[in-house]
Amino acid sequence: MRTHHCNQLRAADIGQSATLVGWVHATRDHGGMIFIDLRDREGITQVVFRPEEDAAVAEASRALHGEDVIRVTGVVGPRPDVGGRPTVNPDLPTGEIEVTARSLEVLNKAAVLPFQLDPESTSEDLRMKYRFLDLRRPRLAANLRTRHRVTMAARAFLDEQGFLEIETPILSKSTPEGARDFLVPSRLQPGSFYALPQAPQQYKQLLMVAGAEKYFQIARCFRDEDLRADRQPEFTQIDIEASFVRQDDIMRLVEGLLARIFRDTRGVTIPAAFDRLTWREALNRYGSDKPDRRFGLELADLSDLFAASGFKVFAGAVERGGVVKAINAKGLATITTGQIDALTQLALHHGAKGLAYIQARGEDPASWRSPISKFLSPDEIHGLRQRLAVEPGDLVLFGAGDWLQVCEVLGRLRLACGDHLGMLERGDRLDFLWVTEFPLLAFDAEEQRWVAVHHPFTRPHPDDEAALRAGEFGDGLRACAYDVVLNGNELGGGSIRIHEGDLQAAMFRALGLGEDEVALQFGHLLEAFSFGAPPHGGIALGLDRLTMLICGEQSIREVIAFPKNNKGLDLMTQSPSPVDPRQLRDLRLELRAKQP
RNA sequence: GGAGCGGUAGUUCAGUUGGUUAGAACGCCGGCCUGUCACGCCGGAGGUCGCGGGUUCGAGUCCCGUCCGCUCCGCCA
Repeated sequence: MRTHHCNQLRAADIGQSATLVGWVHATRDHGGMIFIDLRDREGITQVVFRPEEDAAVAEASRALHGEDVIRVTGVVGPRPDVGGRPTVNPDLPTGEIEVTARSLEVLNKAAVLPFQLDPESTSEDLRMKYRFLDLRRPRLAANLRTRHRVTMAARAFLDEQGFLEIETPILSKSTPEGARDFLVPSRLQPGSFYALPQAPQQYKQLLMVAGAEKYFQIARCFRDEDLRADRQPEFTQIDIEASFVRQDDIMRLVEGLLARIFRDTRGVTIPAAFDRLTWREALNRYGSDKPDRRFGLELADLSDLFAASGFKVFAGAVERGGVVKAINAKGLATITTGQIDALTQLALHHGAKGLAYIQARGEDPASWRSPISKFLSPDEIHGLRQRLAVEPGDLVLFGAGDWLQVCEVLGRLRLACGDHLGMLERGDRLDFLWVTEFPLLAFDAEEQRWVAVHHPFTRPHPDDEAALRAGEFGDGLRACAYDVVLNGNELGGGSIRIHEGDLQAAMFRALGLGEDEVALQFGHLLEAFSFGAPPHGGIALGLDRLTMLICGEQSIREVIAFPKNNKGLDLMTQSPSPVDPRQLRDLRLELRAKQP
């Protein structure tokens, strides 16, 4: 039996007998003595094989190769001084000792691995195909452990706060709003389908009606949409819902939850209360509903300055009710023409008609490199200097037009400039904030109808409730919805919900859902609300993204044991895959040839 | 659905204006080595340059198509 793990033995254990098990991490054959780094989940211990100790065992150790699984029994000894020089390895927690082997048992030989387990990145597809080997890398093993700690911290904290962990169905109901559903055909009800839940939204609200009062779940969610570095078709949320709460209560709860998680994983103390920005202010100042405030480069509104400008693009934008805004990317005047082109492409890509800029090379505007400065009056240049604190070496980028679009374009440019200035790599800086008062509705140009910005159960802002009931809706309506943001990443979002049937019905009307459709899709929810639904609200935090940020990773794949690639494939198990025709027959399904 | 980057030895990569037999490191195989810890030293094997077509006297290199991976946009209530 194993007596110790490979990160356990210390100088105090010298003289003891020890049996270790694990994988051969490295072999160093010196002709006489042989060193083996033995690795298990916890760490590495050096095992020494000496011919003078046991010639047969030493000889057997010569046949060991990387990743063989072995059991070794021996005596814990000190790392000796050899020729007056110490052989202690200060880089290894077990570096003061070594185990001199008296017996060796090979539990399983390992074939030569398809790639080496060194820190250098291996091609993604090989890593995914052999994920079980990839996970042997210390970094990934540490990530899984951190994820475990995040989950345990969340469970402990929420339990202490009186929340009950309650599971909700995975075989769930398809809903028309939101992301594309994964569908599961029903064998017992041919022609009908379950949907995998995009979130346990309705169930957790029904749990509130049921009187659970405080619910949470480490909930697997599914969305059949295209993947990204921070998006997988299945992902995990820390899902929370509580009754008789206001927005403040949820925010304080989440601040406490995140404090516990960061304490238990990174050992850091985060602010007890996060700053709060309204959605409008976040857009106005940072051009994003998830601003990264680790750097400045804030958006300035220059609409008044350019309302009567000789530069007609600016004056025209203001005249049409739009805005002129700008950011000052301090010190980026030396940017290359190619980089300006790239920023222009970025602006065009997000709907701008062009990118006006000034490379303020010197004090004198005559030295400025800009396609527009020649149109600007001395007053306008003076105003620019003052409002944006323009100094030699700065790069000013402009946006003009519709408010939201200008904000979003400049927000993208701001991030790109922050990246150029190396401001996005500050790993130790943690900037948490709340974004509140999201819009309730947004117009979907493709579907030509209003859609819920958050989801259709989101409560309107108290001041906007009457308008919704009256059917006077538009993009000016605000929601009791809030996002928690860390370093420009949305960690989670939630809302206070609608708990009255008539208000929920008004919401469905605003979304253009017919009475029949509402009855079919949401009848159970509306009926539930009629039997004494308490006021309630909640939030869902993205566990994968949160863990990714805590681990300092760039992709959530690095914190998920078995992720899918960016086409949604599991390269290890080759899923999804065709199924046996009998399975299809059971489901009364027929495959049709691909349409041309 | 769209855009960008990439695909060369088992792995990570280099490969010049198109030009002799496509290289390095690590890994693998063999040998040497009693204090290494990414041990070291000597030797060796290992390539359909993703795939298909084209241009050319000649293509890893240029062109077209295609497949795969990654990143981004759309999408993700």
